[in-house]
Amino acid sequence: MLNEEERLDLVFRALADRTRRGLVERLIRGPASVSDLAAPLPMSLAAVVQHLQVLETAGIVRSEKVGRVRTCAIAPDALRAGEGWLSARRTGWENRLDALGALVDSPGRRSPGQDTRARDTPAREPDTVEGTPS
Amino acid sequence: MLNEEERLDLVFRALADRTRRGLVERLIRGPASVSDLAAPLPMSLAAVVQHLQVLETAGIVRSEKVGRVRTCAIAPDALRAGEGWLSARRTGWENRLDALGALVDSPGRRSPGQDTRARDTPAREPDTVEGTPS
DNA sequence: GGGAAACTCAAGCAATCACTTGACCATCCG
DNA sequence: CGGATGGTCAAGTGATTGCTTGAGTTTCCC
Repeated sequence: MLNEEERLDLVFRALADRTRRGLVERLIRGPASVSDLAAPLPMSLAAVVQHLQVLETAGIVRSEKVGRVRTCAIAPDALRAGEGWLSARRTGWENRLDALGALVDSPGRRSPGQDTRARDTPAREPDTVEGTPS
Repeated sequence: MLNEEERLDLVFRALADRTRRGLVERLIRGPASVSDLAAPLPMSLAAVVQHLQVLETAGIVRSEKVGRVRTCAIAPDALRAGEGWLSARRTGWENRLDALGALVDSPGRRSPGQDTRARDTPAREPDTVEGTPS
Protein backbone atom coordinates (compact mmCIF):
# COMPACT_ATOMS: atom_id res chain seq x y z
CA MET A 1 0.00 0.00 0.00
CA LEU A 2 0.99 3.61 0.10
CA ASN A 3 1.10 5.88 3.08
CA GLU A 4 0.10 9.51 3.03
CA GLU A 5 3.53 10.86 2.18
CA GLU A 6 3.95 8.53 -0.77
CA ARG A 7 0.51 9.47 -1.98
CA LEU A 8 1.37 13.16 -1.82
CA ASP A 9 4.62 12.46 -3.67
CA LEU A 10 2.64 10.88 -6.48
CA VAL A 11 -0.12 13.49 -6.57
CA PHE A 12 2.15 16.53 -6.65
CA ARG A 13 4.54 14.84 -9.04
CA ALA A 14 1.66 14.00 -11.36
CA LEU A 15 0.45 17.60 -11.33
CA ALA A 16 3.91 19.04 -11.91
CA ASP A 17 3.51 18.65 -15.65
CA ARG A 18 1.55 20.85 -17.96
CA THR A 19 0.42 18.03 -20.22
CA ARG A 20 -0.96 16.09 -17.27
CA ARG A 21 -2.70 19.14 -15.83
CA GLY A 22 -4.21 19.61 -19.27
CA LEU A 23 -5.51 16.04 -19.21
CA VAL A 24 -7.06 16.69 -15.83
CA GLU A 25 -8.75 19.85 -17.09
CA ARG A 26 -10.13 17.96 -20.04
CA LEU A 27 -11.40 15.11 -17.89
CA ILE A 28 -13.08 17.54 -15.51
CA ARG A 29 -15.51 18.18 -18.33
CA GLY A 30 -16.32 14.51 -18.68
CA PRO A 31 -14.87 11.06 -19.39
CA ALA A 32 -12.91 10.46 -22.56
CA SER A 33 -11.09 7.71 -24.38
CA VAL A 34 -7.31 7.61 -24.66
CA SER A 35 -7.46 8.50 -28.33
CA ASP A 36 -9.73 11.45 -27.69
CA LEU A 37 -7.35 12.70 -25.03
CA ALA A 38 -4.36 12.25 -27.31
CA ALA A 39 -5.90 13.83 -30.41
CA PRO A 40 -5.19 17.51 -29.62
CA LEU A 41 -1.77 16.84 -28.10
CA PRO A 42 1.48 17.17 -30.03
CA MET A 43 2.90 13.83 -28.99
CA SER A 44 2.51 10.15 -29.68
CA LEU A 45 -0.33 8.08 -28.33
CA ALA A 46 2.10 6.03 -26.28
CA ALA A 47 3.32 9.18 -24.54
CA VAL A 48 -0.23 10.13 -23.60
CA VAL A 49 -0.82 6.64 -22.26
CA GLN A 50 2.25 7.03 -20.08
CA HIS A 51 0.98 10.35 -18.74
CA LEU A 52 -2.35 8.73 -17.98
CA GLN A 53 -0.59 5.96 -16.10
CA VAL A 54 1.14 8.55 -13.95
CA LEU A 55 -2.22 10.17 -13.19
CA GLU A 56 -3.83 6.82 -12.49
CA THR A 57 -1.01 5.70 -10.19
CA ALA A 58 -1.45 8.95 -8.30
CA GLY A 59 -5.16 8.19 -7.93
CA ILE A 60 -6.21 11.27 -9.87
CA VAL A 61 -7.69 9.34 -12.77
CA ARG A 62 -9.34 5.98 -13.05
CA SER A 63 -9.94 4.10 -16.27
CA GLU A 64 -11.77 1.09 -17.53
CA LYS A 65 -11.40 -0.81 -20.73
CA VAL A 66 -14.50 -1.86 -22.60
CA GLY A 67 -13.99 -3.59 -25.89
CA ARG A 68 -10.89 -1.99 -27.34
CA VAL A 69 -11.60 1.44 -25.87
CA ARG A 70 -10.17 2.60 -22.55
CA THR A 71 -12.31 5.31 -21.00
CA CYS A 72 -10.73 7.63 -18.43
CA ALA A 73 -12.41 9.74 -15.76
CA ILE A 74 -11.46 11.89 -12.81
CA ALA A 75 -11.22 10.34 -9.33
CA PRO A 76 -11.18 13.47 -7.21
CA ASP A 77 -10.04 12.04 -3.88
CA ALA A 78 -6.38 12.48 -4.76
CA LEU A 79 -6.96 16.09 -5.77
CA ARG A 80 -8.66 16.62 -2.44
CA ALA A 81 -5.65 15.14 -0.66
CA GLY A 82 -3.32 17.62 -2.33
CA GLU A 83 -5.70 20.48 -1.72
CA GLY A 84 -5.99 19.47 1.92
CA TRP A 85 -2.26 19.43 2.44
CA LEU A 86 -1.87 22.89 0.93
CA SER A 87 -4.82 24.29 2.80
CA ALA A 88 -3.55 23.00 6.14
CA ARG A 89 -0.10 24.53 5.61
CA ARG A 90 -1.47 27.84 4.50
CA THR A 91 -3.80 28.12 7.46
CA GLY A 92 -1.00 27.03 9.77
CA TRP A 93 1.10 29.87 8.48
CA GLU A 94 -1.76 32.35 8.80
CA ASN A 95 -2.49 31.28 12.34
CA ARG A 96 1.12 31.74 13.28
CA LEU A 97 1.16 35.22 11.76
CA ASP A 98 -2.05 36.07 13.60
CA ALA A 99 -0.51 34.99 16.89
CA LEU A 100 2.53 37.10 16.17
CA GLY A 101 0.35 40.06 15.23
CA ALA A 102 -1.64 39.69 18.44
CA LEU A 103 1.56 39.85 20.41
CA VAL A 104 2.54 43.04 18.68
CA ASP A 105 -0.89 44.67 18.73
CA SER A 106 -1.63 44.05 22.40
CA PRO A 107 1.70 44.02 24.16
CA GLY A 108 -0.15 44.04 27.48
CA ARG A 109 1.99 45.05 30.36
CA ARG A 110 5.02 43.04 29.68
CA SER A 111 8.38 43.37 31.27
CA PRO A 112 10.19 46.18 29.54
CA GLY A 113 12.93 43.78 28.57
CA GLN A 114 10.75 42.50 25.65
CA ASP A 115 11.60 38.86 25.95
CA THR A 116 8.30 37.37 24.91
CA ARG A 117 10.03 34.86 22.73
CA ALA A 118 11.58 31.53 23.38
CA ARG A 119 14.10 31.50 26.11
CA ASP A 120 16.44 28.71 25.22
CA THR A 121 16.00 28.47 21.48
CA PRO A 122 18.27 30.64 19.43
CA ALA A 123 16.16 33.75 19.39
CA ARG A 124 16.10 34.63 15.77
CA GLU A 125 12.65 35.57 14.74
CA PRO A 126 10.31 38.03 13.39
CA ASP A 127 12.43 41.01 12.61
CA THR A 128 14.50 39.76 9.70
CA VAL A 129 12.47 38.28 6.86
CA GLU A 130 8.96 39.25 7.81
CA GLY A 131 8.53 41.98 5.26
CA THR A 132 5.51 42.89 3.23
CA PRO A 133 4.33 40.00 1.11
CA SER A 134 5.55 40.58 -2.39
CA MET B 1 9.15 36.29 -16.16
CA LEU B 2 7.00 33.29 -15.57
CA ASN B 3 3.43 32.70 -16.58
CA GLU B 4 0.88 30.85 -14.52
CA GLU B 5 1.55 27.43 -16.02
CA GLU B 6 5.28 27.68 -15.40
CA ARG B 7 4.61 28.79 -11.89
CA LEU B 8 2.38 25.78 -11.27
CA ASP B 9 5.03 23.51 -12.76
CA LEU B 10 7.53 24.82 -10.25
CA VAL B 11 5.17 24.79 -7.26
CA PHE B 12 3.91 21.25 -7.75
CA ARG B 13 7.36 19.95 -8.61
CA ALA B 14 8.78 21.58 -5.50
CA LEU B 15 6.13 19.92 -3.34
CA ALA B 16 6.58 16.52 -4.97
CA ASP B 17 9.43 15.69 -2.59
CA ARG B 18 9.14 14.62 0.98
CA THR B 19 12.25 16.45 2.11
CA ARG B 20 10.99 19.70 0.65
CA ARG B 21 7.53 19.27 2.13
CA GLY B 22 9.28 18.69 5.44
CA LEU B 23 11.16 21.95 5.03
CA VAL B 24 7.88 23.73 4.36
CA GLU B 25 6.33 22.22 7.47
CA ARG B 26 9.29 23.33 9.51
CA LEU B 27 9.19 26.84 8.12
CA ILE B 28 5.46 27.12 8.79
CA ARG B 29 6.45 27.25 12.46
CA GLY B 30 8.78 30.15 11.87
CA PRO B 31 11.89 31.29 10.01
CA ALA B 32 15.10 29.31 10.30
CA SER B 33 18.67 29.36 9.09
CA VAL B 34 19.96 26.90 6.52
CA SER B 35 22.00 25.11 9.15
CA ASP B 36 19.01 24.79 11.46
CA LEU B 37 16.98 23.33 8.62
CA ALA B 38 19.73 20.92 7.68
CA ALA B 39 20.53 19.73 11.21
CA PRO B 40 17.80 17.05 11.53
CA LEU B 41 18.10 15.85 7.94
CA PRO B 42 20.17 12.85 6.87
CA MET B 43 21.95 14.59 4.04
CA SER B 44 24.66 17.10 3.41
CA LEU B 45 24.22 20.82 3.87
CA ALA B 46 24.74 21.36 0.17
CA ALA B 47 21.82 19.06 -0.59
CA VAL B 48 19.55 21.03 1.72
CA VAL B 49 20.64 24.25 0.07
CA GLN B 50 19.66 22.78 -3.27
CA HIS B 51 16.23 21.83 -1.95
CA LEU B 52 15.81 25.34 -0.61
CA GLN B 53 16.71 26.76 -3.99
CA VAL B 54 13.98 24.66 -5.58
CA LEU B 55 11.48 26.00 -3.04
CA GLU B 56 12.67 29.56 -3.52
CA THR B 57 12.51 29.34 -7.31
CA ALA B 58 8.94 28.09 -6.93
CA GLY B 59 8.17 31.12 -4.77
CA ILE B 60 7.29 29.00 -1.76
CA VAL B 61 10.20 30.21 0.33
CA ARG B 62 12.10 33.43 0.40
CA SER B 63 15.41 34.00 2.10
CA GLU B 64 17.73 36.76 3.05
CA LYS B 65 21.35 36.65 3.98
CA VAL B 66 22.53 38.67 6.94
CA GLY B 67 26.14 38.34 7.83
CA ARG B 68 27.03 34.76 7.14
CA VAL B 69 23.59 33.40 7.98
CA ARG B 70 20.84 32.89 5.43
CA THR B 71 17.43 32.97 7.04
CA CYS B 72 14.53 31.31 5.24
CA ALA B 73 10.80 31.90 5.62
CA ILE B 74 7.56 30.87 3.97
CA ALA B 75 6.11 33.04 1.19
CA PRO B 76 2.59 31.64 1.04
CA ASP B 77 1.43 33.09 -2.27
CA ALA B 78 2.77 30.14 -4.22
CA LEU B 79 1.04 27.69 -1.89
CA ARG B 80 -2.16 29.62 -2.45
CA ALA B 81 -1.67 29.34 -6.21
CA GLY B 82 -1.40 25.57 -6.00
CA GLU B 83 -4.33 25.35 -3.64
CA GLY B 84 -6.38 27.56 -5.93
CA TRP B 85 -5.71 25.38 -8.94
CA LEU B 86 -6.71 22.23 -7.07
CA SER B 87 -9.77 23.85 -5.57
CA ALA B 88 -11.00 25.13 -8.91
CA ARG B 89 -10.65 21.70 -10.55
CA ARG B 90 -12.34 19.90 -7.72
CA THR B 91 -15.29 22.27 -7.69
CA GLY B 92 -15.47 22.08 -11.46
CA TRP B 93 -15.79 18.34 -11.20
CA GLU B 94 -18.39 18.58 -8.45
CA ASN B 95 -20.46 21.07 -10.42
CA ARG B 96 -20.45 18.80 -13.41
CA LEU B 97 -21.61 15.89 -11.28
CA ASP B 98 -24.32 18.05 -9.76
CA ALA B 99 -25.56 19.01 -13.20
CA LEU B 100 -25.62 15.38 -14.20
CA GLY B 101 -27.47 14.48 -11.03
CA ALA B 102 -30.04 17.17 -11.69
CA LEU B 103 -30.66 15.69 -15.09
CA VAL B 104 -31.28 12.31 -13.55
CA ASP B 105 -33.38 13.59 -10.65
CA SER B 106 -35.75 15.73 -12.72
CA PRO B 107 -35.99 13.87 -15.99
CA GLY B 108 -38.64 16.20 -17.40
CA ARG B 109 -39.80 14.85 -20.72
CA ARG B 110 -36.69 13.38 -22.18
CA SER B 111 -36.80 12.00 -25.65
CA PRO B 112 -37.81 8.37 -25.39
CA GLY B 113 -35.42 5.62 -26.17
CA GLN B 114 -32.43 6.90 -24.21
CA ASP B 115 -32.54 6.11 -20.53
CA THR B 116 -30.62 7.46 -17.59
CA ARG B 117 -28.31 4.48 -17.64
CA ALA B 118 -26.38 6.31 -20.33
CA ARG B 119 -24.25 7.91 -17.65
CA ASP B 120 -22.75 4.60 -16.59
CA THR B 121 -22.12 3.16 -19.98
CA PRO B 122 -18.90 4.01 -21.74
CA ALA B 123 -20.88 6.21 -24.04
CA ARG B 124 -18.91 9.39 -24.01
CA GLU B 125 -20.54 12.47 -22.79
CA PRO B 126 -21.69 15.82 -23.90
CA ASP B 127 -18.72 17.26 -25.69
CA THR B 128 -16.15 15.64 -27.84
CA VAL B 129 -12.58 16.65 -27.90
CA GLU B 130 -12.03 20.13 -29.11
CA GLY B 131 -8.95 21.65 -30.55
CA THR B 132 -7.53 21.38 -34.00
CA PRO B 133 -6.52 17.87 -34.96
CA SER B 134 -3.20 18.18 -36.64
C1' DG C 1 45.86 37.76 12.95
C1' DG C 2 43.85 33.16 13.00
C1' DG C 3 40.54 29.71 13.32
C1' DA C 4 35.90 28.19 13.12
C1' DA C 5 31.08 28.70 11.43
C1' DA C 6 28.01 29.19 7.67
C1' DC C 7 27.43 28.92 3.63
C1' DT C 8 28.66 28.85 -1.85
C1' DC C 9 30.14 26.81 -6.11
C1' DA C 10 31.29 23.31 -9.37
C1' DA C 11 31.85 18.80 -10.92
C1' DG C 12 30.26 14.19 -11.10
C1' DC C 13 27.17 10.20 -10.72
C1' DA C 14 23.20 6.98 -10.50
C1' DA C 15 18.33 7.09 -11.04
C1' DT C 16 14.27 8.82 -13.01
C1' DC C 17 11.61 11.40 -16.66
C1' DA C 18 9.42 12.50 -20.94
C1' DC C 19 9.40 11.24 -24.75
C1' DT C 20 10.22 8.20 -29.35
C1' DT C 21 9.90 4.17 -32.48
C1' DG C 22 8.52 -0.24 -33.80
C1' DA C 23 6.42 -4.45 -33.01
C1' DC C 24 2.48 -6.50 -31.31
C1' DC C 25 -2.49 -7.71 -29.79
C1' DA C 26 -7.52 -7.23 -29.64
C1' DT C 27 -11.77 -5.67 -31.47
C1' DC C 28 -14.91 -3.88 -34.64
C1' DC C 29 -16.95 -3.48 -39.22
C1' DG C 30 -17.79 -3.76 -44.21
C1' DC D 1 -12.15 -12.80 -44.19
C1' DG D 2 -9.25 -8.67 -43.99
C1' DG D 3 -8.29 -4.17 -42.92
C1' DA D 4 -8.73 -0.35 -39.93
C1' DT D 5 -9.10 1.28 -35.13
C1' DG D 6 -7.57 1.57 -30.40
C1' DG D 7 -4.50 0.36 -27.47
C1' DT D 8 -0.23 -2.20 -25.24
C1' DC D 9 4.59 -3.38 -24.56
C1' DA D 10 9.55 -2.94 -24.70
C1' DA D 11 13.66 -0.81 -25.68
C1' DG D 12 16.30 3.29 -26.28
C1' DT D 13 17.66 8.31 -25.77
C1' DG D 14 18.65 12.79 -24.10
C1' DA D 15 17.47 15.81 -20.23
C1' DT D 16 16.66 16.51 -15.41
C1' DT D 17 16.86 15.22 -10.38
C1' DG D 18 18.79 14.24 -5.90
C1' DC D 19 22.59 13.64 -3.96
C1' DT D 20 27.82 13.56 -3.01
C1' DT D 21 32.50 15.42 -2.38
C1' DG D 22 35.90 18.87 -2.35
C1' DA D 23 37.47 23.30 -2.78
C1' DG D 24 36.48 28.11 -2.10
C1' DT D 25 34.51 32.62 0.29
C1' DT D 26 32.71 35.50 3.74
C1' DT D 27 31.79 36.65 8.40
C1' DC D 28 32.24 36.22 13.26
C1' DC D 29 34.82 36.08 17.45
C1' DC D 30 38.83 35.48 20.45
